[in-house]
Amino acid sequence: MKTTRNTTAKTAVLEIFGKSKTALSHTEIYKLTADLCDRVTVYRILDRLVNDDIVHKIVGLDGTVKYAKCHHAHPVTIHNHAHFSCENCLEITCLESVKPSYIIPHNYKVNDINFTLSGLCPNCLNSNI
Amino acid sequence: MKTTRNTTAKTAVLEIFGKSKTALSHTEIYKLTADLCDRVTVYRILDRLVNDDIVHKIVGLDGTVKYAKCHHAHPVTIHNHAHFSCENCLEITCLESVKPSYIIPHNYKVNDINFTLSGLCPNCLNSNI
DNA sequence: TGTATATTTGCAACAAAATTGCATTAAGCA
DNA sequence: TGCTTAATGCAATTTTGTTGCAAATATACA
Ligand SMILES: [Mn+2]
Ligand SMILES: [Mn+2]
Ligand SMILES: [Zn+2]
Ligand SMILES: [Zn+2]
Repeated sequence: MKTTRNTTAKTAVLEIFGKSKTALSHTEIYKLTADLCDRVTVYRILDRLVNDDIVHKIVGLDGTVKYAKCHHAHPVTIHNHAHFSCENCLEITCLESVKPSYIIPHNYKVNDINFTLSGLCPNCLNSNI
Repeated sequence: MKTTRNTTAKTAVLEIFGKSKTALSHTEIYKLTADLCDRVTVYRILDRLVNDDIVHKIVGLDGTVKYAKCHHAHPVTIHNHAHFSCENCLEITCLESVKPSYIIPHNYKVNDINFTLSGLCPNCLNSNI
């Protein structure tokens, strides 16, 4: 297998993930790197991190793609926890404790799950009364 | 409320949905209309159909947006059934009978959900052995 | 059946997001 | 320290979706 290298840009991106409590889009991450590297490089770093299962990709109800660092015990292939996408503040957060249960016909083979809930997050729910 | 009109383009799009067993992207639909109308018109027709709850929007694991005609009893606000996204043939299908159950912390207000499973569909599972 | 009117459309321009090719740089290992 | 190959920068391109406005047309109604 191809080895993946620890570059300055990759380290910076990982540090950004470490500091963020919510999932981040490519554009948000790129802005936070503050011209450390090219836009394209950020795309490629994210691809690698997803491939290496260090980061997972989350798709909001509107199709917006965000990324978050995995917090679970490491080699996990299936990220079967829920994500919450707030309609008001637009933040996406992992709800690692929320796992959907479901029954699927036997003739399907499931490799991955995307379970995203949208609505109002606790913050926005409070301040919007 | 504003009434929505039955135009030739809209009728054509609905017919396309009627014939398709899987969810379709804007581009796929546009190609199937065979130059009956403009690209922008297809976008606007889809918007209207989604608004009128005749069609629902599905976001695949990779962020690709597709549309499918609703088969449930009509006025439903929350499309809480699962969708299956095949990694091989890239088709997305509604699994209307599959509904996830989950427990979410009380301080969240859920308005909509997206539950997409990905892997191999029955067709690809069979032919790939 | 004609007419008014609000909806829908085409077109062109724009904007954002993502991808590709290729020459150059630099990480990691012997 | 030098070699190999992964990673990067940059420019060009593609894909996807949006907007404004004038022209077309579906529908209600006289
Ligand atoms: Mn997560
Ligand atoms: Mn469906
Ligand atoms: Zn919020
Ligand atoms: Zn398939």
